[in-house]
Amino acid sequence: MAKVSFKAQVLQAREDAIVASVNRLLAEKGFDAMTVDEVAADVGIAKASLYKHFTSKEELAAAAMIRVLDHALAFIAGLETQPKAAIEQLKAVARWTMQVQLVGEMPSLPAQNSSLRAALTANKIYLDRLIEVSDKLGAWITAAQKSGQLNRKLPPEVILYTLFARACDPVLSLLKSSGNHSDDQIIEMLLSTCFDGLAGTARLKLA
Amino acid sequence: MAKVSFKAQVLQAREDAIVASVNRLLAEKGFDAMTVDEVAADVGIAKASLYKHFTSKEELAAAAMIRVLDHALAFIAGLETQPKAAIEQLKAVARWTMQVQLVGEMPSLPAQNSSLRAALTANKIYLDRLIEVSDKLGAWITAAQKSGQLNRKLPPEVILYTLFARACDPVLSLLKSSGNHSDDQIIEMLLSTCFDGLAGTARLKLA
DNA sequence: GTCTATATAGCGATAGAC
DNA sequence: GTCTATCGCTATATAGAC
Repeated sequence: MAKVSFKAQVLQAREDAIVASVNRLLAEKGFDAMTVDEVAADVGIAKASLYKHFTSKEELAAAAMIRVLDHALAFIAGLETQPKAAIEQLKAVARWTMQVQLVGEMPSLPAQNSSLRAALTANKIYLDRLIEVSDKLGAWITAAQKSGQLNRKLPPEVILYTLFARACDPVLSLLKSSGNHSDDQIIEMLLSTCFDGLAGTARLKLA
Repeated sequence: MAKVSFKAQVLQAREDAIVASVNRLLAEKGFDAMTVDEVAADVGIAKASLYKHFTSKEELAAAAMIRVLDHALAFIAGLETQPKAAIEQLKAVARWTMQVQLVGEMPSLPAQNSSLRAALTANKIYLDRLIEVSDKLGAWITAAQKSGQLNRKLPPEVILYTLFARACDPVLSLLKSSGNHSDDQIIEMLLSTCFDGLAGTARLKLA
């Protein structure tokens, strides 16, 4: 284990606190509505201090995305130690992303914001993580298609994009705010609509 | 037919042009990235003139949303003249919303923007239209559930929200920009994943 | 109602002292 | 590296002439 100075550890802890705040604020208000002043206030430091750690608002968002992808990779690594059918692994991942949404920790980025997109596509670490997640899921997707657990006629990229999209599906927050269902019910229903569709009757268990 | 002065017609035509521009810009850039200056430039009038027709940026967006809902109601009215199974009507509506997306005319509003949400929920015309669309779709949803064409175990509101969400599903623009599929292929695949799920094999016809 | 010009405010980013 | 104070820009909204 490499020697790390106490000072460096404190800095690292501060950066972690910053990214955690950014993560939560992104989930709560979205990138455009989140202000750097808010982040600084939430962390409890001056805004100028933020800019010593991160050079721009976009880089803050990128750090939060990397954090989420790292958590996803950790969850996936845990799944890989358990021998299950590929389809079950994919459902476990989908369920996990919905749980992250429900506890308010899934950052929501605008799909079209140009400055943010530029910063993300230029961020090597973010892209590496994103590709890593995509590769892990891609392997399960093709395996599940091979065994007929997923529709063979769908291009794998369609399935991959759909899983990513369901990780920030607005239906979840709509149902949550309607208040008619428990968190577990919401997740089971959305898993059902995702994998079995609105028409399907398979697998859905409701109380 | 009520008598309408020529002047009033010109004004109405100008307002229509404004709302059409707003609609397109909302679809292209989203609410936050769209500026009132852009709208004015796109329509070809001064920004101050815009504010004679609409009192705020939020009201501009509301007008665009009302326009889309009116188009949806017109499409639904056309469907109602054709005796088809409820599930086929719902699929026709879903297909239409995807086509609107593909031609760049589906406004994309941030789910969480507070000022915009306040303006929309205070806009009686918008709410009336939204409820009208929801009622029409709701009738088809319950009918399709009764006949077993839609999953009876799903609460109707879950199905309704899901259909609304698929009308602005980011998967569509992702697939479009990947360039690997024709517009018709994209629509058929997303209809398949929406109604039959990622696992289902029913109904999907690919070239 | 349409225009030009401007007021007003919020926010990202930085200067400079400590 | 942290702070206070401020810059500079952009965007919503308005004033006032015509």
